Amino acid sequence: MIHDNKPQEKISVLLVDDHPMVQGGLSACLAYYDDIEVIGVAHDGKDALNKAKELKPNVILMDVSMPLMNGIDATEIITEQLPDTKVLIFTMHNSSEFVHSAIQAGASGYVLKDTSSEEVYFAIKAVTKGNTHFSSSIAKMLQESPLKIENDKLTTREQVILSFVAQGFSSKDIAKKLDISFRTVEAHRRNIKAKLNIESLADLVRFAINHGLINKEGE
Amino acid sequence: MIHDNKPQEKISVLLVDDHPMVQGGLSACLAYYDDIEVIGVAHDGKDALNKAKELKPNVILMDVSMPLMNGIDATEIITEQLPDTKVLIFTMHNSSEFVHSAIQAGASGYVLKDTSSEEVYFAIKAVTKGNTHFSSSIAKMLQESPLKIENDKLTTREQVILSFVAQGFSSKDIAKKLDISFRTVEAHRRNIKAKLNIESLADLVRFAINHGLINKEGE
DNA sequence: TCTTTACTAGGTATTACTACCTAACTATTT
DNA sequence: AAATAGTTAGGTAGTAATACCTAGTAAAGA
Repeated sequence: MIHDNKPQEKISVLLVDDHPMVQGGLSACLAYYDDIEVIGVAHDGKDALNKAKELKPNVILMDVSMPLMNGIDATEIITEQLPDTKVLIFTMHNSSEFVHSAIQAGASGYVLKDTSSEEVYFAIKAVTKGNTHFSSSIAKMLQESPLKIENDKLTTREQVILSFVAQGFSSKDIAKKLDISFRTVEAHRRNIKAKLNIESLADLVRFAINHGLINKEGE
Repeated sequence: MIHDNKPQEKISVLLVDDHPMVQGGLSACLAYYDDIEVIGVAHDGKDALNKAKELKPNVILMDVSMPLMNGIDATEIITEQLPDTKVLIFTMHNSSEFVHSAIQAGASGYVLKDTSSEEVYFAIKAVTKGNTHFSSSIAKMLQESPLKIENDKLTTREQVILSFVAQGFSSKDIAKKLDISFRTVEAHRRNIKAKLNIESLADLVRFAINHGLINKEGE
């Protein structure tokens, strides 16, 4: 076992978040650590892409919900074009679909916004070394349902139906919109509920909101 | 016009937020300003009450959704017991009901979490002088519907019913829970929909989420 | 080729919700 | 004392959603 004790270079970090408050707070928190340097900030996915190519940071702290391009899509492009740059998702969304999408996109870790700055620091250190880091609740989620979610995922058609349902349209309305029989719509509703193990319409609406099919205002 | 140019005492601030990240970021941002000093932090409403009495800060930056006691209730008690302490609500919720509740509870201002640290600074300065400060979108909301919301507000009973409805319970279930006839529950549902001008159950669920009656996970 | 999956659609019956209506009791306000 | 608002509850009828069932077609994969 050889220890590498030479004075380490600072870990360069790019912050990507559209909320100035979060950005400011985060860079202030990270300024406390000598071995980390925030070398840039970006306000959306497109911006992140440009800054990442220009600055080639070691780690990108990436928010998910942003204007122009979301963090997952940006992560996918960045991890493909810049394999040496690690992406650490930093968000308040803790739904399993987001987590799975992030992993699929090549993220090295997933940290929730309500964790301590110490954990963010350790997560940055971990992914820099090529390891992964997931917040405890996320790790637990991955343990509990590593493949179940994948298998039970909704088809594209079902997602369309569900988004209409969650927007308040009746089966008849949806049938007209999609030009199919309302019996078909009802069949899809049954399948969706069975797949998600959900019984009430209210739970469907919350599922749709929590998984990004609609936003809180109703798409 | 007399200018008061003596070296001002620092404005003492108490931060109340259950997210360590927000707390850390905020105190780091405010540390930049010489005339502001964060003299304490609290993690929930109860904690805020104790710290406020002990530290008697000039300004309290108060989050709304917290464990044990929410920010609105804490604000009501604090503004009553400590009239010299100004409360500035600091939250991501921008629903008109929250804003009205906050004003009712005696808050001097309402700042959204996605604003810049400069605005938070100016808001703190403003409320210290006895003025008020509302984020631009909040101010616009207050202009547009100063009284409409008050008139259309749901009664406590209706809010209880709505929260159950949004959690996915049927009228029968709710009737059993509250030990009333399910016809009464249905009557309440009719009144709620009429008041809110809402037709679908899905819209009711989203309203409940957006107005804090339930959270996205379903209370 | 056979199987599976997704999407489609219908039959029948039950349950849940909604739209109208009326109306009693209580507490508060004018 | 009268009016108002909130909570309670029922009648009747219609619409929407759900729970069972079967079943065809098209596309992808073994």
